[in-house]
Amino acid sequence: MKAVSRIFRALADPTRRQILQELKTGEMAAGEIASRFPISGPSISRHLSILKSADLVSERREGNRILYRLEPEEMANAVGDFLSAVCPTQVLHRRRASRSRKESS
Amino acid sequence: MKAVSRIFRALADPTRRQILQELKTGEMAAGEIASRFPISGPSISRHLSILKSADLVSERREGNRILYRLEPEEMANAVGDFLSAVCPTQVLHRRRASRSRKESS
DNA sequence: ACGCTATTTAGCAAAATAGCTAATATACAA
DNA sequence: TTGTATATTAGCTATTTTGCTAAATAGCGT
Repeated sequence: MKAVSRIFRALADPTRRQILQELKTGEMAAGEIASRFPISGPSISRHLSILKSADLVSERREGNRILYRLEPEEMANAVGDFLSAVCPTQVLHRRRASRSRKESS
Repeated sequence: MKAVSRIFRALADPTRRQILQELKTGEMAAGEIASRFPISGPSISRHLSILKSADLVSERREGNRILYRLEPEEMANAVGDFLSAVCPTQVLHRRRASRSRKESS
């Protein structure tokens, strides 16, 4: 599956979008993320793995816990590319470290 | 269902994203859109209705045919809002005709 | 009215999604 | 080693999504 598709599918779920917003302020452990939602730990874990395989977050273990961190680059590139491809006049996409970027569909 | 959720779900499907790209150049009849995809007319019609209920496209009848048109405002607002909420440093969101805008999750 | 074109709606089957609980790993402390 | 805390993986169910074909709707010309 293509990167852009993985990203847009990952963003299709409201819980996952909210997780990204929570991570905006910095790293957070899986458990702490889970505690902020009315759904079970395993379900959140699944959401995190979907976000991770879309490269929207990264994880690192610290002792007992696994800390998740937002990775805004991929999202900004993929979504921004699509947005400026479809409606270039509405959005200014700030390109950065422009290494070979893929198609937007 | 909230507007943002409808929009992100609409964008989750690669065929629908491609339809939006096709419409970038201007209005197009349902049949002509369908002819550009390897899937059946009724399926495309369904995709169009999903895009329409997300306000990403509008339709108008002209005689026999129904012409679809891209409506970039809603998409730019919703997606742009979310993007600049989650990773403000990566994207510049050009706001326009800023009428009461909703939450981004 | 009839036929023709363009498009949508209905109804169905297969696949994907999201939730749950139970079971399994991993790290650390006693 | 045993226990405890933190997370993930497995297995299941219910719902949603996406595709199809067949049937219905809408406009237009004859």
